[in-house]
Amino acid sequence: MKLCVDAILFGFDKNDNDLKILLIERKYEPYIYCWALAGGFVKEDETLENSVLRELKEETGLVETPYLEQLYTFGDIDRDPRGRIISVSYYGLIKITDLNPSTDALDAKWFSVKNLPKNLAFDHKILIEKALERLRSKIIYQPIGFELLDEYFTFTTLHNLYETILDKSLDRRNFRKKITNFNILDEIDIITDDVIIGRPPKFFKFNIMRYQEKTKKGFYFEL
Amino acid sequence: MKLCVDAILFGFDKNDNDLKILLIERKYEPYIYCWALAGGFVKEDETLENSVLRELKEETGLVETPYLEQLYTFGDIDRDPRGRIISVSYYGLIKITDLNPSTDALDAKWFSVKNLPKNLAFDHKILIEKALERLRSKIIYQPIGFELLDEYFTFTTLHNLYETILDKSLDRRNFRKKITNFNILDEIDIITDDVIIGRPPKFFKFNIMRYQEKTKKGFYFEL
DNA sequence: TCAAAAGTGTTGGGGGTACACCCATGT
DNA sequence: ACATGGGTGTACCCCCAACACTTTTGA
Repeated sequence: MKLCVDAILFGFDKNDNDLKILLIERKYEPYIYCWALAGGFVKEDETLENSVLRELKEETGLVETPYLEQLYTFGDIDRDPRGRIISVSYYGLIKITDLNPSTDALDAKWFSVKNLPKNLAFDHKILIEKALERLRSKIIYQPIGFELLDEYFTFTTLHNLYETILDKSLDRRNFRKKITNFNILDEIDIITDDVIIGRPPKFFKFNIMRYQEKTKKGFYFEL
Repeated sequence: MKLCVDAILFGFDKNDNDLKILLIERKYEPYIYCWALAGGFVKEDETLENSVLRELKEETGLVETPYLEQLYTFGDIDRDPRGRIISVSYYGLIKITDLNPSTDALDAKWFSVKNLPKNLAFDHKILIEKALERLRSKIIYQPIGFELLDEYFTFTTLHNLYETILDKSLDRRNFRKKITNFNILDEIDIITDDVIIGRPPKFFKFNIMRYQEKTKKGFYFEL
């Protein structure tokens, strides 16, 4: 019996409003040339979380430490043809610009969750679905969406992020009102490289400290 | 590296409005004579869930299959003095009358969550806290509370259950109104052995079929 | 008739939803 | 001046919270 970890890493492309996950093309059997999640066997002297972080960095070239949360442990008997392998899965959120696999010349690639490859290795399709489900339910009551955005972002980007992940439209004014009332964003004056068409947007930054303070006092984020 | 499963089994005593969990007194080192969760090593040819069920039945004499849900996987390096042991934890809900350890002459015992023994084995205190947290958040948006009650129950019992688990008082009339409006309970005419003081209560039964039908049509249980 | 628990309705306020027009900028 | 996206306010309705008295039974 062996223990491995697998990571479902999410990124959000604000340009085409696309939620993506990172997959790696396998170079060995089993499932050679299929696409798999980053992951691998847990070492004797590392925690599960450290194991995921190590694998992510080794296999994807990631430098930053992503937001990471344990998802579920998959233990079906036949999930891996090599024998009994239990997988502790984690999902992670990063700013998609933190990782550009094509430049790093690794066999990793971002895939839109709406257009995943057919040849997914192992039971990774199931892990991905479970991660998506968790992400969808969690962004409603915890402000983890910001983990997917640049430090500075516009309301439109945030709005698009939520609409994309929840896969439904949200009234722009009410969304803005609700988030504004939470009082966890700071307006920031910056100049941006982005091409602006129309009225220039204001930029905001998530104030984690303030959020935590409010949370201590009984504040609940809830979309 | 070894893999084990641990079960946090909940029961609700409607007579003294007490949420309890089942613990087993250890007969061997390590943590001899300390109280531990039911659990043990996973066999090569059984799923994680089957492993939990087997251990529960072996160690507690439980016959019925409880509501069971994976909780979290604990993998800290030093959590077990015998070496690297990863634990996949599950929490379960049963009707407390389904299991009477004192009669079965096992070393298992129900403990009030408000009065747990000081000498808990391993990191089981943490597992219990995590299970409690999960239970508290889950009964709000899924009708799992019924798993802890007899098939037929009164509104007062249900109300007490929620107040006990959430550890706060809920307006009796509003609670009743809300649950009644969900239309997932059927009123049942039964005679009860319970000692009745005051006006006799009506009894109800959770209609799982109806709940599932409604859920399919977009109904959300939410307390 | 008293004690004990079960059962029931109304009102007010806050928050959510629905909805349309003006603003700032670049071309 | 026009195209493009950004920014804003109001009205209504529903749901939730707060709240107290009546009913049924056994002793």
